[in-house]
Amino acid sequence: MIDTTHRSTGTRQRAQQVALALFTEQGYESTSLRQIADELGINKASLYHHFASKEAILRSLFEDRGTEVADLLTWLREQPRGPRLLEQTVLRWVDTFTTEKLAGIRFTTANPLVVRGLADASGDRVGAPLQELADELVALLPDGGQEQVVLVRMAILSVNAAVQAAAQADVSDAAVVAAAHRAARALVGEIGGAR
Amino acid sequence: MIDTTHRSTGTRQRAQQVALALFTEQGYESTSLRQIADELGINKASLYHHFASKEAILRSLFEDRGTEVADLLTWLREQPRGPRLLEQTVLRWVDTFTTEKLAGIRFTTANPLVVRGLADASGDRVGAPLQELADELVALLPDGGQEQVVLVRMAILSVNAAVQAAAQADVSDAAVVAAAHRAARALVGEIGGAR
DNA sequence: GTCTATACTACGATAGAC
DNA sequence: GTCTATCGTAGTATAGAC
Repeated sequence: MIDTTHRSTGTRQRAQQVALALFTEQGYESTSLRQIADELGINKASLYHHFASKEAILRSLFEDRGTEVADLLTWLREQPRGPRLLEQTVLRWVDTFTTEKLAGIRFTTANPLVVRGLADASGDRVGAPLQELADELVALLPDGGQEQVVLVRMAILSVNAAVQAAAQADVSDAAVVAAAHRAARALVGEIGGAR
Repeated sequence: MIDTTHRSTGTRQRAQQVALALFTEQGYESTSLRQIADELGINKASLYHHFASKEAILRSLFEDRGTEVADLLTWLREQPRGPRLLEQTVLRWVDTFTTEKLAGIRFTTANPLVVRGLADASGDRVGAPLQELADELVALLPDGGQEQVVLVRMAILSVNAAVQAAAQADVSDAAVVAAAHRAARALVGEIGGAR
């Protein structure tokens, strides 16, 4: 449980919020600790009381993630195979993303290389679980043509694509989420459909 | 015409190739001039004979782009309005991308913020033409709901999404292009289809 | 928990010889 | 056109007082 009684106690979390926002707007490499500290109203050196390094700030942003992917994987493996299982799983995944959870996606689409190269405290790539889900879904395909593989992965990444597509447009988060859902359905349909 | 008689004459172009590759793999900010120079087998300072700055290298990569977007815009504006015009235009755009032209897309998806903030020698954002195309296509929509706007933009960015989806998978460029085409068709269909 | 002060490094960039 | 040498800056990070 988080103690918010004393203002100073929340510095770590405020730093995470500020860092996430700046990393998303400007990029991880283009954001300096000085900038984060300034926005927090503290000294640059003080950040090191809360985080061991800049990368530690970054990694901390991935620490408290939910177990959605793992849960979905477990669910998927328990399901009987069937022609609708691919679509069901993809939509379950896409519908995980409510408007509040778009911040993480925005960070990822803004810093793809950073995320790709990032490992958590256990040394596991942070993108590994989603990769695993993708592989499992590809295995459901009747024929494993390369086009199909790409389409499956595109379907999974519909939310990312929607966020990116909306980046330059003035649309609500709700519209982004709704568009992502429809896109995922259309893409899954294309996989199953004629070619 | 490019003189390739003397080895040294090609240094500028070799530098562009090396820079494009490194920027794509590691990101623009994470790539130093020293690294580019090393890969070229020349001194860091020598790069400044060919380019005025690191950003000049970056901008040079966008200099010799074709006029595909502008041409497509011209074509679009000459067409009679019709229910198939949106689909036709999107597919014309997506089919612009052959396997050789994926390198630019890979760079863009790896460095979205860099591209977004980049202006050419005339001060125009390099992404402006595509933005214009998107706006024009959105104007074709019978109802301009925000979801539809996102879906149109997703359709245009199908190649980008396909490249990103394939980034971690072992698929051929041909499969990426083919998947992008099918995705674009599916997304356009979703726009026109029932909701 | 925050500060000042500082170390160390790497970067982009320039000057000038060859 | 490439080199050596160097400049100035900004970055991450650390030491130690308060």
